[in-house]
Amino acid sequence: MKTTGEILREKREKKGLLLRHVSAQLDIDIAILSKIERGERKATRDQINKLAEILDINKETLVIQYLSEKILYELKDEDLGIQALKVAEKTIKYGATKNK
Amino acid sequence: MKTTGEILREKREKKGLLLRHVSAQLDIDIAILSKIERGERKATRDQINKLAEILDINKETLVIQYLSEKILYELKDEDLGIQALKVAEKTIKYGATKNK
DNA sequence: ATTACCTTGACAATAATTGTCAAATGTAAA
DNA sequence: TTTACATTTGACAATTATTGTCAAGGTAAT
Repeated sequence: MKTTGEILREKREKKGLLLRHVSAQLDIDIAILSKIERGERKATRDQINKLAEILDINKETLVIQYLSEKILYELKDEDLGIQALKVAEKTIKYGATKNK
Repeated sequence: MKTTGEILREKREKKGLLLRHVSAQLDIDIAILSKIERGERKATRDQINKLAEILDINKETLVIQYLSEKILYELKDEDLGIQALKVAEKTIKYGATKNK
């Protein structure tokens, strides 16, 4: 599966846009976008929304990939990651509404 | 399934320990432990380790619950949470080693 | 060599998390 | 009821993590 960064870079290039074009729209420095595309930094949730629009990427696909990377980042040093994911999945399926 | 906070409080009370006994061992203020037990704050990863020891709780169980809550917290406002979890799961099962 | 684009790394700004403290609340015994 | 103790609450301070800027350095085409 393609990483968020790969998706972004591919689409940007396919559209013939330069880092400066896109980063201007995001209102951030070129450097950050470069890092995001190469996976050296994570985008913010907001930037993901904007990028989907700017680059005309299917939002669901992009968000799912982005979120899954965020999760994996949380678990990167954990042995029990898979088990935790499964528990989380069950909880989200059932319980859904449990906050006071 | 019991929350991390519930596990901690139940075990502490079963052992007849007071907040101040346990928080002293964690080297934090009573207030934080109180909040952790009631789910108002998250414990740090370190505190979870120490708490498992202090309260004699099965570490795996506690850590899995703790991590799954952390994940769910990340996804709390997301519609695509479940999908993201599934992608994350697949990635962790396969890819495992993909960092440069 | 000059220009255009991208990358890299040191560091600053900002935001989120974790903590302290003191006052409020609850609770039970005297 | 008042005292004593445990816990809760909320305002705020300290710390840590994230996000950003900037300037210097690469690369390739001209």
